[in-house]
Amino acid sequence: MTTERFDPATADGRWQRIWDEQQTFKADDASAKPRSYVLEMFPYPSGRIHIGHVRNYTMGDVLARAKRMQGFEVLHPMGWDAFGMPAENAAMEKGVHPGGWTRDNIANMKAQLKRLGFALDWSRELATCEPEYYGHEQALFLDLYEAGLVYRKESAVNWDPVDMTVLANEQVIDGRGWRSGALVEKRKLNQWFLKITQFADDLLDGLDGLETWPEKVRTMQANWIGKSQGLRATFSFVDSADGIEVFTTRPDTMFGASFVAIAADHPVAQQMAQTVPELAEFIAECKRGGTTAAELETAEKLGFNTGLSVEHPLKKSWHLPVYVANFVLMDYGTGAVFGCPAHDQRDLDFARKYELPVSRVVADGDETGEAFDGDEAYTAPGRIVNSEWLDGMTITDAKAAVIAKAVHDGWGEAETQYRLRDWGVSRQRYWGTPIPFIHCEVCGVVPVPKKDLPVVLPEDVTFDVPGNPLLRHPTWKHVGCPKCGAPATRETDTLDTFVDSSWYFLRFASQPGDKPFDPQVVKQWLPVEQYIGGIEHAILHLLYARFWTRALAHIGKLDFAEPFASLFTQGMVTHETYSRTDPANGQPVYFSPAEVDRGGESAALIADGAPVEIGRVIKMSKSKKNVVDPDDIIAQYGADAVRWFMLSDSPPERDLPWSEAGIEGCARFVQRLWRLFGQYDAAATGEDKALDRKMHQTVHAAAQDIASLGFNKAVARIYELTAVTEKAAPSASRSAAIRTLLLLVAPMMPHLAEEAWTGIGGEGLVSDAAWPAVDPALLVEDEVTIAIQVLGKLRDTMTVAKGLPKEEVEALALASEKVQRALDGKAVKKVIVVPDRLVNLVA
RNA sequence: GCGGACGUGGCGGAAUGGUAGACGCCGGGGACUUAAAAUCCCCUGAUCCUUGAUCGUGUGGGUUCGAGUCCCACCGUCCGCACCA
Repeated sequence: MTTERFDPATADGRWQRIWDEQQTFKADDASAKPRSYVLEMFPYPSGRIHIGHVRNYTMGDVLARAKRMQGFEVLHPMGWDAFGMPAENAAMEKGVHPGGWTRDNIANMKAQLKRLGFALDWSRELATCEPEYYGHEQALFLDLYEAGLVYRKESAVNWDPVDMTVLANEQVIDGRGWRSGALVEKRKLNQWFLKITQFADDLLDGLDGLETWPEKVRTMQANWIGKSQGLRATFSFVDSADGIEVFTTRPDTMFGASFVAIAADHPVAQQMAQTVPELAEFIAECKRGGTTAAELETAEKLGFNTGLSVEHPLKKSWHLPVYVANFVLMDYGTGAVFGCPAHDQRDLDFARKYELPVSRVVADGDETGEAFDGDEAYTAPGRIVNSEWLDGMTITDAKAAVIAKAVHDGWGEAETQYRLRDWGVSRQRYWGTPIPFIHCEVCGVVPVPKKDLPVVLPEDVTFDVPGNPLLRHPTWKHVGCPKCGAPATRETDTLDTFVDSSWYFLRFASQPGDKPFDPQVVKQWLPVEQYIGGIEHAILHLLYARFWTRALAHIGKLDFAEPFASLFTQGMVTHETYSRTDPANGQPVYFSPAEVDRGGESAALIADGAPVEIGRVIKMSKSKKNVVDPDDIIAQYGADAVRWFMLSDSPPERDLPWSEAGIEGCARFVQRLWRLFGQYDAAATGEDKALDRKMHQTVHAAAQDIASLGFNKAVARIYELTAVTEKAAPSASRSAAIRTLLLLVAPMMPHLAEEAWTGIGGEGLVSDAAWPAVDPALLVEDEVTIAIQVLGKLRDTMTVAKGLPKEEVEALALASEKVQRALDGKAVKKVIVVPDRLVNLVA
């Protein structure tokens, strides 16, 4: 080896070109090797890769490269989630076309990704905004329509007045649009829906099998599906055949009922409001109430007594008043509840305000009286009391008994409710997949015949006024009806972009021209062995993708239900902030890392040399200026140092604080390895048993660490082996250790590894080399250090042969001077020996 | 309110119930150099009466020969959901 320093500026690009030319990372559908599909969530082409992408893709890349070396045929693709509103916003703000803007961004970001040397199969690259992709999506949408999983209905939708579009429930956060932050309005529109609720139970049950998914994500999805089992019961109006249906999960508490409450939107309330102005006013007031978490927390329970009465189903002579209440939701259950104040906090608040009866029907043993004091509802387990024939039962038994009674007497039945709603996918937006339907005055809504797909999004549109440009395009929407030929119009809504990302992992695995995917080929790759992405997709994307996979299985296009066998959600990249307080207004003024000279314990502004305040380590954001640009750091330190930093120190699921000192340490280590690799001597002879052991132990442990994504631990082990190897005297063992170290770091620092691989005379590319083999015999030491404790406190250690018999260990321990001093003449009563680990003398 | 995760040096963090603090960063000292950079070596939890000892993993209890790890109670931080009946 000749060069003194490894030069990323020249080496990185050289190896990236070679990998490209040789198509090193192209996945072979016909391979006989075992398969591994490693996937990171594809990015939205916003224009620039950010450091979070770098971390995400580096993790996947290390896994993919290691898997390749370990003999797997690896599919590791990349593409673009390319439809969406930022493109339209850019069009409106800058007068560019969304398509041009998006495609330029893709080109830029692809170049950025290439500079990081990711082992991606670019031959499978796809962008969801191209007809070659979304045309197949339209076909799948029509398939689901034929299977009855797509329907259209008029419904109140969440309307975002700023983005001028409909939002799914999942996209409304605290009553505001997830992207615009605008207060969401309710509007009635004809909308397309996907029947995700048909799979609610299956999606919930499937979570149990996803053992390698983060517990948190599984819990969030389960909560989102929100299954609850209970009773749907009719409370009949006094002197009328009609009644109010309520849903409850606590039928056991029915004898504690003291009122029935209905939602402001409930038909009974709506009807009555037409003749009772006071009620109409009350309903209007309910709708004015805020919906943010804070507002709900403090909102007072308000009710309007309708004067109506209903019969208690378990005791017809018992009449309950009917209120319209602001805390009852129309879109959950039946929009009506019975109030049991003693055992539900909301009902109790309500009852105290309107002075309704509160009687205890569940007791924990001590208090069994009917009277109920205080303002805290009792919701814990207990026995039923004051409930006639239910008295003495457990809650569970009483629930079953009441449901049985309801079924027998015909006033109710067991019911399961879900929080999950069907997925509204219509968007009044231009930059999305056209929904392949045609509206004919004669034939109604007619699907576009598959032979006419794709329905291509026209590119000659303008954005000078808000709203959907497809609506005002002069020709696009005018077509003949596929059924009768009469003049008709196209559907101008486009699909929610979450549809695009609900099946892209299938298209990566198989991309024939004439259909969305070939099930046989897909089957060879799927499910994805390891999926990696941000926790922000815990509900939306991951639930929708699970649903689409099930829906496609339901119509016979797939034979598996779960797309992602294993999921990993990585932490964010964070950075400390630099600021000064503006004396004019007391507000902080932030400075970017590039403007600051960071010393060991302080930081100063480069411009004036005066100190700046070092703030907390927080998520990178433009407003706090604590961002670093991937291109800048790659240019400064090289791709390998950046990749190494992404893997070091922090466990991958936690946040990673970016620091100048840290990346410099990584860059130093790259050079340190380079020097060590330069010392490789193929002709060296002699054995170094201790180094051999360390090497095999490191290979073994590092492989496990990488497989479990414990990159920080693998990195620590590599540092250790490096240090030991550096200190070792020249020998065949040392040369082997150097070669092994090179292979171990190859997935993490691929450019350095390729360059050094050539230097040590390696054959071909190190990317194609085999992972070093482990000799199990060398994983165990022949000498061990044993801890000697007296009464559980460490007093001495000794190095003995592995497997030394108990008695000898004990004798050696007693011979220790330090041990004798600690014993201080006391007799040893008991000796605990853990073989090869420790001995504890109990005096 | 419900659910989840987490509390270990100055910092990021290691540690199948068995030697707490691996590894990295920061910091200190030294070597090399005319000098700097680079590199290499040593030290680096706290305290003290410093051949050594005592204390130490959020707090208080418990189980155990032995607890960062297990159990109970509390405190704190972060995240998700939320008038879901």
